Amino acid sequence: MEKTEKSHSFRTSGTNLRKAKTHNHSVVLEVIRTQGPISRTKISQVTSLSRQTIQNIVAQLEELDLIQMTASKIVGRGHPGMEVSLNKDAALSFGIHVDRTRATAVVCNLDGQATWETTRDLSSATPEAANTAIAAIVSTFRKAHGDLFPTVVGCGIAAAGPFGSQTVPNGDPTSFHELGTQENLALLERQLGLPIALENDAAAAAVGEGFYGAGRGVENFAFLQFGVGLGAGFVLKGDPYTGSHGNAGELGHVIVELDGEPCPCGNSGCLERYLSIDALCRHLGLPRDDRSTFNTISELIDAKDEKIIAWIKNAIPRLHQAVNILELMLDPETIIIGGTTPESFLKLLIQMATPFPAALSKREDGKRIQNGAAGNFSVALGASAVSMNTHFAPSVSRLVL
Amino acid sequence: MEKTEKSHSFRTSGTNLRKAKTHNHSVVLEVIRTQGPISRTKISQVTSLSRQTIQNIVAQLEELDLIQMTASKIVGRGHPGMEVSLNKDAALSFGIHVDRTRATAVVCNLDGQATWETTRDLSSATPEAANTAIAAIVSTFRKAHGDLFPTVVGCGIAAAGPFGSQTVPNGDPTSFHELGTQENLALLERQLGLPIALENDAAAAAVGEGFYGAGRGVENFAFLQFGVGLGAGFVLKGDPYTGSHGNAGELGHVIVELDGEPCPCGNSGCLERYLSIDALCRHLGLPRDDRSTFNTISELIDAKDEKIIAWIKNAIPRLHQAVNILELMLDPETIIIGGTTPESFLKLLIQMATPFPAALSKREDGKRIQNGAAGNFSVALGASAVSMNTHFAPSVSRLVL
DNA sequence: TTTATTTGTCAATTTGTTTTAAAAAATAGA
DNA sequence: TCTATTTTTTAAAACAAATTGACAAATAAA
Repeated sequence: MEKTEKSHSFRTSGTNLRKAKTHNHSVVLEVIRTQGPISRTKISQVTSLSRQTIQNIVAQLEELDLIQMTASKIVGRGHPGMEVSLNKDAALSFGIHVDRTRATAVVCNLDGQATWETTRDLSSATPEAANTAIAAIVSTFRKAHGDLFPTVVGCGIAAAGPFGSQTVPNGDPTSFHELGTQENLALLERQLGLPIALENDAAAAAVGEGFYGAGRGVENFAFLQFGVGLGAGFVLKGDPYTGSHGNAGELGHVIVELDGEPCPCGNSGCLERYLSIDALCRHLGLPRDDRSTFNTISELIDAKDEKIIAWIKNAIPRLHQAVNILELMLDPETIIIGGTTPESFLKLLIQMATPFPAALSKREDGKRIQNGAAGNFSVALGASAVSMNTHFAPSVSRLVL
Repeated sequence: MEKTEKSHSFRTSGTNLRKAKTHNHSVVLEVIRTQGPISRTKISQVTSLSRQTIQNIVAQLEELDLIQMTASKIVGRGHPGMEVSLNKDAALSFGIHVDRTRATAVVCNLDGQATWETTRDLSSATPEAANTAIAAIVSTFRKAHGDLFPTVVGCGIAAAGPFGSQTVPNGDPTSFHELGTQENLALLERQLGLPIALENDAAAAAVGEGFYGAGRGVENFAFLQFGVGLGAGFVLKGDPYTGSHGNAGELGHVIVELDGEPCPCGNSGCLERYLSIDALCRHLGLPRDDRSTFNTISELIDAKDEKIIAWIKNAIPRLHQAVNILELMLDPETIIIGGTTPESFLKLLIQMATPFPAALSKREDGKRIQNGAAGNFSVALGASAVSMNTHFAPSVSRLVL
């Protein structure tokens, strides 16, 4: 038997025709998805593959019912071509956002349209309860839409990381550390009958914006996630980046004040102490884990409550710091801000924080700081995108490993 | 004529057999370079290419004189195989580090051994003077080693960025902005008769450590560069990462103090104000751009001078912040510290800053913070590595764009 | 009407990897 | 010493996907 000691680095693993083929198929699908409807000739130019090759690939994608051919509306000299467009409903995926109190789930198609959504309260803030809720959500959908279930390609789950055994569990009990163990994921896969992709919430939201939203076609961007804490997710060179242990983007624990407020993480002066929903709740004396808090904040914003305005004023320099760090470290094209908070809150925060201090790199107007396209569902939608991404999007790992 | 509107994103550009070939050749060479001497069977396992394919590729690399076959020393059952090893001197490249006062140059082989080195003072702190110095260095080497010149594959240049038109020139006149314009690079290429690769100093040093030094084989790491200012260079997923405008890693201008010391960049409280050779010089009342400063610092360190010790004590929390930011943002396997400073200084700084505050991810002992392998020449060596990297190392861009 | 231009299709070709097969060389065990 | 086993080496044929070139068809512009 051949030893298949798989290399895990791009730099040391070769490729072959088979892998090239799957890559090219992904690429063509990606171009159709993001730029379609589009003629085959145009695809050929964009991908730098020959017309004939595109012809073949498109034919095969049509065979799989992933795309459709339509008569071109473009007028011009020459043979009138057909255009190719994505068959948006060819695939569905679950996206489930799990936090301490509940699981928020969507079922999305290839265009990021949620065809189904639901929420379910967790019986307790434990991984077991999360497992139960996830399984219940999937089976509920299956019962209601048995006809659609076969087109579901996978299930993306997002929760507050970090996961994995390489990480030091911090004092904060927010993290669902055990959710991400190999055993638990394998168990869930068997139970659900679906491949599972797990990602931390900010990273998932970033993938979501990249796949469906404001980050579509953007090479490098950061997603700033206002969850309970403060996190960031990165898409670098078109690929999600999560670091060596999956903990990249833990912006909330960057120390911004040398002898600042103590943080449950053990350090003090963490950014999250000053800029997060958690910090706002402490300022307002609201319970952090209560769903009513969401509405309360929303109402206070609408009422232009003095206390909340004061907090925002105080938080602005911290937001500037966050943006400063992201821009200087990663030099992204854009920073997308979102989270599971009232949209009015983020909108006001960004508005009051504008103009942001001068940056080193010039960016297109309106492209420096953006509001996320997915709103409150950014994480759940992102989780679904993570799953879609692993199935359909071009990725270095599939080309080479 | 075919329109060759080249796609610039990995996600939208296809590949073919030809590109796969160049990738596989790079991969095999990379494996031999980093893991050689190595048997062909072993290469086959590592790269997940078939034995026969490795046979073919190795034969072609031998034809090009890039590698050599040697009798294997491995004993064991079975036919004794040959081992493949890198022909270290098959290629040379220039690495030139340009700062305000001088150009430091090395000529390196594929193993990072400097076969030649020189320095040359700049007549003035202008791009023109830099051009002149670079040209003089190359022609000096050519005159002295005409026989070796044909094996030179390129010239890497490193200077304090940012370069390019997309960037806002900041108040600091350290930057050689004009060096990186298209026109100037084209001019230099014609003048030198060599392909040029330009990179900012920290990024170059990072590439150097990744290609030759402490970052060999490490997937994700950051290089913390003590130049005049403070910069960071990143290698992510085995590839250099420099951001959308080439300004990633400008760690020195991260604002760490809300109403801190004003910085020439326009903001105030930049990390560089507290942690950099520039800051040290200000503390000691030494001239920043004078070469004698280097020796002075070295002597003060040896003498355990109180004033410098006091400065370091003060700077330690700032170094902790820098490491904290790098680790939280990128979750690298390791952080490599280096720069154009006396080695004793960095050594003492790291020593006094140890232990570093707890991190989120567990890292192998001794692999969390490392001293750079290239010492003072890290940037020049890095510049050479940048050139080598573009010629020989596997890269997504060559596989796909 | 003629010509230029673009798209779609077919068949043949190219190219690099993989598969298959067989020989050669060394060790371990009988 | 002989034999089975293991591993490397080499050669030839098979294979799979992209490319190339040629030509037909359709349309707009001249």
